[in-house]
Amino acid sequence: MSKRKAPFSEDNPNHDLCDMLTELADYERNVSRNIYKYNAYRNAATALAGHPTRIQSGEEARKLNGVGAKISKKIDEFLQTGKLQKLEKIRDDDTNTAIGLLTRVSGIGPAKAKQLVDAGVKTIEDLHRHEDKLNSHQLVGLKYFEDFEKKIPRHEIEQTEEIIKKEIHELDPEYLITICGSYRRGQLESGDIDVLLTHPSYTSTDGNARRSQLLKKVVNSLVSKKLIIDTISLGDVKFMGVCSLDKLKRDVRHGHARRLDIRLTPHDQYYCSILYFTGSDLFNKNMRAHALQNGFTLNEYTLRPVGSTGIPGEPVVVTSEEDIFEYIGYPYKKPSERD
DNA sequence: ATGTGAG
DNA sequence: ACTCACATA
Repeated sequence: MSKRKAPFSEDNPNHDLCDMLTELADYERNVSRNIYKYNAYRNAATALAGHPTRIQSGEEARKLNGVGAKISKKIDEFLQTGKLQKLEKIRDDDTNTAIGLLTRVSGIGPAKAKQLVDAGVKTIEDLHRHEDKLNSHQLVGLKYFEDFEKKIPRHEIEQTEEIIKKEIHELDPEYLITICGSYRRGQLESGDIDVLLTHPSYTSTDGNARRSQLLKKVVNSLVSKKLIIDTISLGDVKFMGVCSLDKLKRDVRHGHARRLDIRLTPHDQYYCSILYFTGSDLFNKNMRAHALQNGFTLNEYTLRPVGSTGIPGEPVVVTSEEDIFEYIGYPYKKPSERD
């Protein structure tokens, strides 16, 4: 879900301007490889997205921070003509569109896409003819190119969850398992399946992820049950791969391949992780900002008090998501209220 | 070690 | 923003 993103809500009055700037940003990142221009366009788009009323001119936009002379000029052109010459040109150039396409394959980023296009590889069919130029992650991305762009219906994730929990608990009933992401927020469809895993024997102070093999055991069992059908990467604490219900459900014969992530987190950090991976991104950002104002720093792993010195202290003990809200004096929000 | 990519 | 996994050097 991270590559194709629509970061700005449809209901904002400057939606079209945000789209224009985001398209320019993507071009600077993927084609020009200029991360500074990329950031400049993104910052400007974010500023516009946060502006409550319709921008009437480049001059007005210039007052926002993140919008300087050059972007202000582009806004004027867009407002007056309904388009932007620079963007029209970019859209016409087939090198640019090819890079844009190849970048949609999981595992192919801007650098690889550029290299491929320079070698004359510009379409998905070209990729199939030149699989020798791809690493194992990229081959998986190519194999499931269409499927990975499809949303996953909530019902399918529910079925997957049931199978995952059953299999893992057969292995060891002490594993704790939570599917996070937009699924946990109650959305009717999601981009991938994000599983959080822990075990009482594995904490940040004792237990060792490498030695315990807690993650690998789980992955092995799901592979042998044919739920996991491909692996992108597998380390001590994070698995990235592909799952499908095809071989498991009689009523599913031509199901889609789905992106599945499983991460193993220490038992004492489980709830901070759940909070973090449930999102949304914006909610996390706001919650962290609130934590800071109340003298805490919150990350994926821990909640720590930060004294007048600015140096974070020892992590506080967290045994539920509610604990975290309580500590920082933030009214509890159910996952479904975190959009 | 460093770069790439994903999330 | 930051971390993990991987493929190179």
